[in-house]
Amino acid sequence: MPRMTPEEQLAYLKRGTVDIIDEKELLEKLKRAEKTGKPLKIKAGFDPTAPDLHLGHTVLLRKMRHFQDLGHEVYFLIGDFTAMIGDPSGRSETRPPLSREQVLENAKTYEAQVFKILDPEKTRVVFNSQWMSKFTAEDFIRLCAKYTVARMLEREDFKKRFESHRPIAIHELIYPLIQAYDSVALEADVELGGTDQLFNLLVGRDIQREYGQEPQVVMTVPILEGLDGVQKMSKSLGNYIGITEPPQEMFGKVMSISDELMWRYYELLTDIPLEQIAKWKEEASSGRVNPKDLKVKLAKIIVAQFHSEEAAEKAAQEFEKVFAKGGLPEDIPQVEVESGNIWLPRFLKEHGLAKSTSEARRLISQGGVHLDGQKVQEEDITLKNGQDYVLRVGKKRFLKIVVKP
RNA sequence: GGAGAGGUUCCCGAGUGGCCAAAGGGGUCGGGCUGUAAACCCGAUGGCGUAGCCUUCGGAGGUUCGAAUCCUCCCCUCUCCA
Repeated sequence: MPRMTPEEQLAYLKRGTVDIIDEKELLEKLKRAEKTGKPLKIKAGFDPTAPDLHLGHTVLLRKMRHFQDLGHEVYFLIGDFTAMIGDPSGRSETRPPLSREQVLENAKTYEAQVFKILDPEKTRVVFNSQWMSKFTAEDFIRLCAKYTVARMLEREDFKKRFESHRPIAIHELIYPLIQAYDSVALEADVELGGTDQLFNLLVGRDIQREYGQEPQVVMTVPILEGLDGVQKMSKSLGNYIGITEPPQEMFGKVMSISDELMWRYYELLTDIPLEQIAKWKEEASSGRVNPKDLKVKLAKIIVAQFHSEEAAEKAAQEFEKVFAKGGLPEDIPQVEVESGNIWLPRFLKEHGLAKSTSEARRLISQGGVHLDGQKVQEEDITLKNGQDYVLRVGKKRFLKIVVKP
């Protein structure tokens, strides 16, 4: 990466962010780092309970990477201590405390995934239990004394819950304080997070000031919409693309997003210049370019990021074959069975093509089941000796049946 | 500590003795239209070899021919008062 002036660095970092508080402060910090040669400390926290990362997480990871590209130092903070509380953003769910072993194991899983994006050389993995477990009750009360309930209730989700008479456990109010103290412990220059973290990140500034430190700059990135295009991408909503998913899966999922969402993914998940994206958008809406082709391009870029160019190319071809031309995918799961009569509903259930026989029966009666391309109307079918069949359920579930001779 | 409101299926939410496997919406799934896009339209959505049976309305008992609905105890949440 060519050397950039602090101003250029700021512009580079600004892409795909929502808030920068405060931009001037960030510029000052960048200038200082330039002058002293001392890299900035960039902090971002992660929950040790959910080590399965998806594209939503990579928006943040990519931003961290951008800082690394500029020579700064990233602290990948695993909130093993805070996990005892569970971030109250969103729902209040009590989480079982994790054992030391589980935490370490999850951390390993993180590292394996995260370094597909981050530069391991410039990443420090830290656990907040390192300092928090030494925190005494006295320290804790001092920390609590530095903030007020009223200010805590300014946070959107607390406020909403408070006003709509839903429960807020006291320990949930503590969470932002601990997170803020992490910034003190690390002497963070910048903290990154999703927009849902804005409040927590800002508390960090206040608390750092209280402890006599220069307040961190807060940067937020958007919460990526999931495949449905409406709700945030999350594992529990099932609208996600996991970064360890096989190429074919990833490709298909990208292809299933709406055109509108495609632009957003381009902006947040690729380094394609914004001007180029705008140009494509214009070309697509004027009909000069088929949006599908641009979506294929996007899907390839994303697959290549986590696998390889070849894998991406192959996934594209496979996709074209199966869905555009109605062909068969390459790797169909296969079962061997005896010849004779089978009752299809149970068969579908046993091979994971339907959740229950009831569901299987529904699928059949609704015309969602095909045997060798023929719609299946009967629940009882006969499999002949030494013959192969291909069973298709819905659009994407396939099973090859090999009948034993 | 006192008084009151509430807990329903994946989610929200109706239902206050039988017509309830439980309205409506969301989600999801299947089909149609397409570019496996969105939007839209149609249908399905507890389980079970399924015109029948079994299990479900916070938990455990009870009343009744019959309970999501009535009674008792328990658990959980919220509101007001202290």
